[in-house]
Amino acid sequence: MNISEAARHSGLSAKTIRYYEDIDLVAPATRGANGYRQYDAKAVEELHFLARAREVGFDLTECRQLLELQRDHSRQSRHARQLVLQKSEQLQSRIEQLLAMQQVLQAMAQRCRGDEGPECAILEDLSGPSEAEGKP
Amino acid sequence: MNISEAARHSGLSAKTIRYYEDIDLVAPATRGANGYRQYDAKAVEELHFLARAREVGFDLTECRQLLELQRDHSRQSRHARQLVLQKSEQLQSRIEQLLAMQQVLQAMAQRCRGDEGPECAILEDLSGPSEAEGKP
DNA sequence: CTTGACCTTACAGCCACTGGAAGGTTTACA
DNA sequence: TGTAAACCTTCCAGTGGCTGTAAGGTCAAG
Repeated sequence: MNISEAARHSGLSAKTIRYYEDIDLVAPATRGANGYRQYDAKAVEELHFLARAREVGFDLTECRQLLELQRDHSRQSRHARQLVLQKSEQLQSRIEQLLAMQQVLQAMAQRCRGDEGPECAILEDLSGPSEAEGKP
Repeated sequence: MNISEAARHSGLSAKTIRYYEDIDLVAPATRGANGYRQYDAKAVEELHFLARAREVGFDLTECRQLLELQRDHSRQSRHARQLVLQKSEQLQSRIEQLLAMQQVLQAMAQRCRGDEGPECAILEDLSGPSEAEGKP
């Protein structure tokens, strides 16, 4: 199987697969007589594994750890679980941060007339003092 | 006012202020006899404006547009409002994406025993078929 | 007069790719 | 057999928004 078919099956792009090989995230693919990379089912599975790990938010360092766990027959499932829970907490923080940002945006939009005139609560809000600076 | 004081007042780092000048996001600061950048209240306000815009999620291209609007006395507030609403929608999409990722992680963690043994629902989930591939 | 805290520029690195150039190979079809 | 399209290869550069570091100049306090 050539790289583009492996890409289709794994959910990664051919570029990304080469990149993962480059940074030693996956072992170098075997090569055909023409120098083309060749992938068997096992290699594609590993690529698919990486695609799914990336999809749920793991960075490449974490993907490396997950891959190590997957390869390790004497692993302890608590290690995988810890990575997952830690990532979930990270996502939680990020979500809360984005929600807070969105609330500020919504509040701004509500106070702005949004018409043809120059008066603009949004630009005033951005220019003005921080909302952290409360009046005592 | 030197750059580090401007940094303290604006909420940006000195590095970031130099960078913003570098990419022409803000006008070059005036220089003292020693070559040091000098900032007056107006310049600091603009930097503060940028810090706040970044905080609520605008990228530098959008910051540029917001800054243009702020400078433009014949602006129309609907333009600012549109930028804000658009950004809010982008944040909404991103939040939903992160929530979906987090749900997958939570489901994985729940199915995993997380003990000393090698059996691991998480690694199985990552190895197995996509959840998009349902059984008919 | 030294110490330490500033300031300057310039360049490298981060993350996780993506795009493009320049060239080799394979496949389908006339 | 020719050729065009669709593959494949490597290598280098660019993305965004900074941050780190090096090598040097300046300034205020003691």
